[in-house]
Amino acid sequence: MPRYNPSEIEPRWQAYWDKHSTFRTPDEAGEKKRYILDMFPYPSGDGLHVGHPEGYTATDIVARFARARGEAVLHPMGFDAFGLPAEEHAIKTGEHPRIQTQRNIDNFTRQLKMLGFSYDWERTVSTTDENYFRWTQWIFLVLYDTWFDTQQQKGRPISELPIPAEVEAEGADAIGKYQDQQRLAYQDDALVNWCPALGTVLANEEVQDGKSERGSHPVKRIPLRQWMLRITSYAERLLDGLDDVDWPIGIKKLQRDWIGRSKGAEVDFYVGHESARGEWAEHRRMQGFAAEPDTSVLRVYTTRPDTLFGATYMVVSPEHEMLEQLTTQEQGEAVRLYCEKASFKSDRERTDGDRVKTGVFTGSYATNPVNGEQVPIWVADYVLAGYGTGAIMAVPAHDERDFEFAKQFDLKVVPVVDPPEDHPQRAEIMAGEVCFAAEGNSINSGKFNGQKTSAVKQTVTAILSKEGLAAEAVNYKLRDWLFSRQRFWGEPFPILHEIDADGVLTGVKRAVPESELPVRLPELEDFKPHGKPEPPLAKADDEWLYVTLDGKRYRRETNTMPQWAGSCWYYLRYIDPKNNRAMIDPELEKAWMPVDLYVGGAEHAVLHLLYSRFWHKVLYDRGHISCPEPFGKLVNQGMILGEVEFTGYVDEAGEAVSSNGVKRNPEGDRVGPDGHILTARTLTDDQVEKKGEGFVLKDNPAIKIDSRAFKMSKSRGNVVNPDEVVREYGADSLRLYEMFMGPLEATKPWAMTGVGGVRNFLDRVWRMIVDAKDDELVVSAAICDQQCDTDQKRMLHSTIKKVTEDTESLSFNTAIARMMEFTNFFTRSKTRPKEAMQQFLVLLNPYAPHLAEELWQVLGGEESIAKQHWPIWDADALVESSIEVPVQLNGKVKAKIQVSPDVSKEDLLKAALGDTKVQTVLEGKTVVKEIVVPGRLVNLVVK
RNA sequence: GGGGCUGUGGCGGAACUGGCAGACGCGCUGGAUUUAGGAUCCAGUUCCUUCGGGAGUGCAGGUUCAAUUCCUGUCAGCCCCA
Repeated sequence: MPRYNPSEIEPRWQAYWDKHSTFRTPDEAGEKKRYILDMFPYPSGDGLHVGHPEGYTATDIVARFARARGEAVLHPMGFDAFGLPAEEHAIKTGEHPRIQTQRNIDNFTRQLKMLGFSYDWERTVSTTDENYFRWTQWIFLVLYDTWFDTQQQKGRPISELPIPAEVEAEGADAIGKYQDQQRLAYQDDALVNWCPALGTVLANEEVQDGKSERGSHPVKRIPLRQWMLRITSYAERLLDGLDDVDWPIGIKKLQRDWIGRSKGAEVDFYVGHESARGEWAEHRRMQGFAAEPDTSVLRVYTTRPDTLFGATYMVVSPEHEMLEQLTTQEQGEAVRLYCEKASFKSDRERTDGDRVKTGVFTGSYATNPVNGEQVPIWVADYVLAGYGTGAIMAVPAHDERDFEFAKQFDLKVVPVVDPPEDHPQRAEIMAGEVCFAAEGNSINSGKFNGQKTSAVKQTVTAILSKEGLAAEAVNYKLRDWLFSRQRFWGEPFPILHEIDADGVLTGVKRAVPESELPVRLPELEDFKPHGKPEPPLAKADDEWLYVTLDGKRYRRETNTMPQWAGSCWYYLRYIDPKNNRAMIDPELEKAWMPVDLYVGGAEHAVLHLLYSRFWHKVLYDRGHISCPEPFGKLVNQGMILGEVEFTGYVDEAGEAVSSNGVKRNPEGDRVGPDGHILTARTLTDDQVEKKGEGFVLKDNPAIKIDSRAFKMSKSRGNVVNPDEVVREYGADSLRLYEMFMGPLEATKPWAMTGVGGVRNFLDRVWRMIVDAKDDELVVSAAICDQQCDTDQKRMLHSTIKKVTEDTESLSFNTAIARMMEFTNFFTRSKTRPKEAMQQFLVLLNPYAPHLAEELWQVLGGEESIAKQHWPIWDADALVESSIEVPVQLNGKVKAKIQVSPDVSKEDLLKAALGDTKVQTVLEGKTVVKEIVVPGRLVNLVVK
């Protein structure tokens, strides 16, 4: 009995494709090219989960479809293989991360091949390959060699940076320092998460609520010399570029919000000696607003210069460089203690709206530039060092955070914005009892009283600018990118630090010469942290660590790059993966870029996609690539949840409790309406039934039951393993099911019975062509050489049309539904013209390639079905001899009539009115209006 | 708290530009066939119904000859950010 047996068919065809390099990328991209890309995975030890093949199947279908339509397709796959889990594994076991990483890559590759994806495996890359990270390091050197010309809005070689005369006069060292300050890759002191108990620096994702994820030890934020990338210089370009790409609007909005452009003003508050104030003001009037503030002023950034009259105090962040200067002796100890405490808090904890605001008075005062008033300067951790200037003018009457702080410490609240007259709390706002953050009319603002705040914004800034006290400014929420990690398993920086005869760093840096790349990782004895906030690479032996070049001694940079680095440019390397002379051949880049379809999870909406765009634009500016944006069209596949679960709750006595009263107490336990702790119980579907909106217990319909699907997780035990699905149902069934579940972008729950459903369909396809009763693998007797009859032809061509259009628009679920209808139709048909069957198999091939290949061969096809051309539908074949048109009365269907598809408006109405059913329902009524849509419907409005 | 997405049968979902709600699949019911079936084939399956019909796309309104689709409000769930 030749039954459909995927476990035999699938490996056989996978071997065939491998052997014949069926999916090798054509050498020439030619006229029509399509670059179809998946976000490459991190090869974890758990292997693929069913979420991965969702996007991969979608792109595979498009790739096979495009090839059949004669397009040149580039469809590669690789691995984002640097990362923390491998390093943690290494620390635990002593096994080199390289070994475990390779094992995981092998396993991922096996699984990907098992699913029949048509990747060009000759182009695979792994970010951990020396031949790959050599070029990651090379790109870093490009960043290091680039400064951003604000005028031209463009990155340019550091050699073209104009050097100010006074710097030039100071000599080579000064010039070097000046250049270092302008590079896109630069070093700066940044706060890192230092965990003394673990003796290591932690990544942000390893810190939860200020404690280390492992062991729950306190994490302190300490400044450490770090590599930073000047992504903020590209903020404007990164915003503009979004207009030119076909991405989901949600993702674009996330990126725009993340960049967070705001317009406002920088304002200087004088903090110098009162006696010197007049002189200072005069100086400012003459010289204008200084580009860099000196220590006589505290500079703030504000989006609301119109509220300057309401600035009743100022706040500097605990890390502000002027804090020491501003702190008086009496307040010294309190301020020091406060800053120490703040160093243990994450930015999030510090700015969380729910927490009580804290702060300490520094003891000093500043002068409000609009009215000369003395305002106290506080230090508080709700102000972050990284945003704006790290200091704010506080306007408690019109900013929620400032208001909370002012109430906490009893500071003055002066309302300067009169809300609209119909505002319900206007009186309280005017009394300074309630905060009002929106716009209105100015009050308590001297000569600006009565003007609209939106206008005051402009005028105040203009007037202060003339005085040299303020300047219009654009600010971004986006921060420069902290690019170094104190880790072993990452790309080493190709940077050398000069040391003097005593082995002390001179502060001079140089790039590792291009010819010396890659800088490999040193061989280490073990990977354990060594208790100092210094990277593990510092443990390397001297042979690695110290380098002599041109007679000078250097110490290697010991930080490594973050995991994002390798994923920033992998899409370029696929185009020319084996090039030893360049990152990519410019001709090939021109031929294949940009990526035409990029599919991946929405979790990368901001970081990965923003970082790659940034690198891409730098490489573009420096002339290494030809297109300004890397990813033309982006699609996010939705999450696949576990099977739907019914959950009921019981109290301590074992009594069932209705789910609508269940809440969580502060400890996180589920409690009932009376506060008793409840236990969750999973129920089977025959224990529950639908009632109204939700589900209830069958035995006791008063008890409501939760019904929902959860995210797959090991701890919940609802993870579906693709290996098992393939073993049980076959790869084609898995592929088909993932696509049939619903729209690609939707979140949807897994249901194993659904996999059985599509397997059923594939079985039917098998029996449509193969004689299942014969002992040999022979073609079914119904297969014939006849032409299709009219109905068969219509079915075939409408299927070609639907599948073509739906595949192009990524509506795979409806394309599959149509192929099911085709199969149902032809299974019932006594004759199955061979040509129709063959054309159908070409349509099915992108979706279920193994089965399509097998049946293609059964029907006598010569080479791989992948080489067949996509069928074209014949519009004439779609025309039906007569169609059914509904006749409505007041919008309700009352009858249906059969008419010719090209019937005129008049004839359609005539046919409707002539219908006996229509005549009966019209009896005794007057038709007041007739709506006739030819080919669609007739609607009669009656009284 | 802010932003976004989604609400359609027992379940997953379909419905072009506003034009027959429920395609397709699962599940369920009945029948045929079979030594047997978790195989196959056929028929049925939104709900209510006095079998004439009536109601129906989270809820309440609005626009329209006509609303799952557009507008206003509202509720619920999910995701992201804080």
